[in-house]
Formats: sequence, C-alpha cells, structure tokens
Amino acid sequence: MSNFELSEQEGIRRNSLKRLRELGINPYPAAEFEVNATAKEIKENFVAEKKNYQEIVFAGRIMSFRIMGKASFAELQDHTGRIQIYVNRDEICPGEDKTMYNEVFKKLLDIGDIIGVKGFVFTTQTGETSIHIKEFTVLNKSLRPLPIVKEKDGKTYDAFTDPEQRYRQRYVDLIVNPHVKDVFIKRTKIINTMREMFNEYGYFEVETPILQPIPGGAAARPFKTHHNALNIPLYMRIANELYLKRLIVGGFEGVYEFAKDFRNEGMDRTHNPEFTVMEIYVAYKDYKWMMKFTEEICERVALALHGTTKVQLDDKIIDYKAPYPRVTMTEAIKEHTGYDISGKDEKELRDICDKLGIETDPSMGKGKLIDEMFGEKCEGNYIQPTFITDYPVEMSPLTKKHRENPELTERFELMVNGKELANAYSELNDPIDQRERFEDQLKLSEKGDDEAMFIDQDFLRALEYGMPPTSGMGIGIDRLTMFMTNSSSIQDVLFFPQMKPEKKAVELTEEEKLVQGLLKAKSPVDLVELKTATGLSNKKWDKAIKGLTSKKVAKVEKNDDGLFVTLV
RNA sequence: GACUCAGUAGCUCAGCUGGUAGAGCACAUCCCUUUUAAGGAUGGGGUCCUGAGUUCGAACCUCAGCUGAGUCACCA
Repeated sequence: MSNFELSEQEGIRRNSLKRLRELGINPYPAAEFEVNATAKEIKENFVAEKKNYQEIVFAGRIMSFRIMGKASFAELQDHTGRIQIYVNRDEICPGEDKTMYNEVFKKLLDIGDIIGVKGFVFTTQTGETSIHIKEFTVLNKSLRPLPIVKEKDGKTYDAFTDPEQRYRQRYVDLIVNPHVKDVFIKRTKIINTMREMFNEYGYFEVETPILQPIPGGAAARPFKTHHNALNIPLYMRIANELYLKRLIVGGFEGVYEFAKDFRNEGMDRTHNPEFTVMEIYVAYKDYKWMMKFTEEICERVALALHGTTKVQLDDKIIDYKAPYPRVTMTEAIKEHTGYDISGKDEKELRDICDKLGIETDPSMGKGKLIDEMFGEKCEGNYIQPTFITDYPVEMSPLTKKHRENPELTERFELMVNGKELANAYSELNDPIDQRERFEDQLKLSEKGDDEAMFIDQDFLRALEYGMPPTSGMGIGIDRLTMFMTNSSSIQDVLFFPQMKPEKKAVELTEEEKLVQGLLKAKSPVDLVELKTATGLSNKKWDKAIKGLTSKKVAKVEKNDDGLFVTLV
C-alpha cells in the first residue's frame, strides 16, 4: 500500500513504529513472554491474597490511556478481561534518562498496542485493583486505530455496532465487544458438553468425507466442484447421514460427528451456506429412545451454560427440563387447522391447502403438501420444546415406516421457539424399501423438485449386507447456539459468516489520469488553462481535480495571479 | 428474488426550502503528582458509497449500480 492512502492516524502509528526502532526497541520481538497472572484472577483474588500478587508478569492489549504529567493510567486487556495499570515516570526511568516514559510510553504507544508488564498489584484511592508497573516491554505495535468503546453505569458510548464491519472484521469485534466472545465461548461449551455426554455413553466420534460423489442424506441443493486428477465432479456434503450409517453396517454401535455441511441456497438471518450439524447414530435403538436421549442433551447443555434449564430467548423463557410433550403431526395439524389429514389422498390434501389459503403447485406430492400445512399453520406455535412425531412417508425417504401405520414414518423433529432444532428417525434398514423410496424421489425430481435425493447405489449395497435397527438424530449446532445464547441471527454465532467480497478500492479514474498526464507536461499550470485543456465537463473536471488533490497527486494553490495546479 | 431502510472523519452520529460539511470520542502539540466513558488549552483530519442526470450550483432532488440491515418469498 502506498503511503498517501494512509489516514493521518495510520501515518502517525507508522512513524511511531520507526521511532521505536531508532530507539533500539523491537516492536515485534520474537522471544517468549511468560505471564504469571490474568486480569480475571487478579481482580477476583487480590483482595483476599495480597501476598501472592507482589511480583506479577502480565501481558495484554492497551485499551485506554489516561496520561498525566509524571504518572499515567492505562487499561490492558488479556483473554480474561481488562485490568488497569499505573505507571510512574521515575519508577519506569530511575536514572536521568526519561525516554522510556516521556517518549516511549506517552507518545509512541497507542491504544491497540500489546505490551508486557512487570510489577505488583495494589488498590488505587478510588478502589480499583491495578498493577503498579516497574517495567514494560513492547510486544506488538498496532498500525490501525481501534474503535474505542466506552462504558459507564451500564451506558455504552461510541459502540462498534455496524453489522457489516463487525462480521467482516470479526477480530476487531472480538477485541472491542467483550459480549461477542462470550457467545463463542458458549458455543464451544455446547459442543464440549455434547461430546462428553456421547463419550460417556461409549459412542465413537468419527470423520466422514466432505467431498462426496453423490450428495445424500438430505433434500437440498449442493455445491458442486471438480477433482482434477480423477476428472470427476464432486459435491460438498449436504449431510453425513449415509456415511455414518455405513459405519453402523460396518459394526460400530454408536457413531457421531460434528460436521460442517454446505447448502447452495438462500442466505438470511437463520441460514449460512456452511453450517454445523451434529449427527449421531446408535444401533439397536428406536426413535422413542432417541427422544429421551435428545431431551438429555438439551437439558445438560442448558445446565452447563446457565446452571438452570430455563433459558431466556427474546422475551420468552424456554425451559429445557425434560420430558417434552410428544405430538403427532396429524394431531398438530388437526389442532391448529381443524382438518384431519389421516387417510387423505393427494387431491383431498390439495383441497384442504386451498381452503387454508396455502399456495400449492403441481410438483408437490402428498408429503410436501402436509409439510406445507404444518410449516404454515402449526410450526410457529411450538415455543417450548416439543417433539412432533410420525411424519408422512413421502417426506422421509430414509426413515423406517411406522410400526402401526405404513402411511407414516418413525420420525420426530424437536421444535423450539417455532423452529426445528433436531430431526431424528428410526433409520430405514430394509434395502428393498430403501431402493423404492429413492426411486420415488427420482420421480419427484422428474416432476420438478430440484431438491429430491439422488440414488446412492453404494449405500444401498451397504444396506443389503445388513444394518442393525438403528436410530439416528441430527441437531443444528448453529441454531442450538442461537437458542442458548439468545442470538437472533446466525451471523452472531459464526465467527466468519459468509459475506459478499469487499469491493476493491478504485485507483485513479480515467479523468484523473487525463489531468495527471497534462500536469506532467506542464506544472504548475493555471487552473482555468488546465481545465480547458482537458475538455471535461464542469462536473467531471470537478471530480477529477478533487480526486487528485485528495490523493495528494496534485495541489491547488492560490496566489495574486490566480489559481494554480501543481503536480506533487 | 421482491419490498423497506441505511451508507457523511478512525468510531458514534448531526447536517434546515439544494448554496461544496459539523459535534463528541479518537489523533497531534503543550500544561497537569493515584485518574474512572470525560483534567485543561490549541490544532490537524473528509472520494459526504459509486456513476449518470436535473441545476448557475448537489451530501441533499431523479435514475442506475454497489454494500449492508430488516420484512417476505424460496429452503431442512
């Protein structure tokens, strides 16, 4: 980057960097800097154990400065929080040379720099636990000014809030908005809690392919890519279900994976093109067992995060205390629309949709019609955790038919706050039935459903060797995190949500280049003469000359003879 | 994909019926001995998102575009 593009503050910081080097201070030292305390533990423990904090070594980023004559205060932030430091000139610089304080500390350091300090902990007159420092070490010179967020009495000033900047520059967001970090700490805690529970049960964490020749296990549009050496198309996985079931065939009795899935679909507040799903498959279990297991997951996660099963979400309290109500899809539709869908054919279902004011199109089969009814009229009503069970067979091509009614499947979704949180089945292990279901999907695809599933011959081959009765469940980690951290947008629970690329900064425009060319021939030159020579319209001339002056390419000066333009 | 709103200094935001920009913080210079978003004084800093149009004149009006947010549509 050339120098004239730097803002004033960036220029000043680069000059400070240069000056530090001139003083023999390495602004980017290589050596280990071993700390022996964190901001959090000092603030929590100092008052009770004063003796333990007489020789501490601490490192952090400078977040505020209060410089006075011979004494200054600053706040340092480490991964646990912030703590104040007190700096006294004559202690930092015991001899005659006061450079370390007067120049280095007061002038060359900026908010955003990272320093290490040695000293002792004390309490100021105003009662703030602080580090009285004896020496400091520059660990990193920051070249960009940080947005400064201030807070007093719970009121925040100058908050860094622009969502675009927060998501694009998450590193800045994390530095200045401490609550952002909390969300991600909770996200990891959710995953750890689940992993611990599954391991306790003796289940086995595995990894399965992300690049797949046939994207299976869900109804969604995949991302397509290409493998050069094999010269074949490959797809990014939309689910890991079919691979995990192959492992059950292979003899594992409980497998799970925290998986990144990819779907080439719309983006909004609740959808990111890549997202995390936990899928688990357990042999010799059914979907009824899985409901209890899912309840235990939710309960344990809520307790691990909040110490209670009651979790705030918007203006509601969601209680994850088990057990949750079980409502069949037929009951749910009956309750919220008044129509009984049991035993109805496609035409009758379409008529009901019409009466309910639900739009349909000819590509929709029975399953899709029922799904629409549920999605439009029922889903939103289930705020507290509720299992919706026994989905129509057309909607669930990988699910075992219901033991009592072949029109239905042994499937449940866990609804929370009107949204799907988890999805589970008694897995279909009848290879002949599975092949027929895939063929039905193919028919849907021919009818125009671009999300219908492909036939995975290898998966069918695996089932033909025999898979024990198995129950599987998938849970959206992003959505669970949103629920557990009261976040209204998926972007708030992803470190780096997908964004459109940033636009490149434009260089000189055509008009500016024209003016620059004329200036190279003659400079300084009378402004009116130059303008006439360009032949530009008033507006274009104005833009061009302002552009050049702002980029410090040209300069306009006024003297007694008039206005003159000079090439810089 | 449709509609609504927004884009002005490093950050948060003003900016009147159209007359080429302001504040606070941040930054710089100077003064100041344990201060609490904020000591005092002075000063510098701008592609008003981009382009075109209307106009004597556009941050402001019109059109197109870019980016983001929200609502809806699509969608496990």
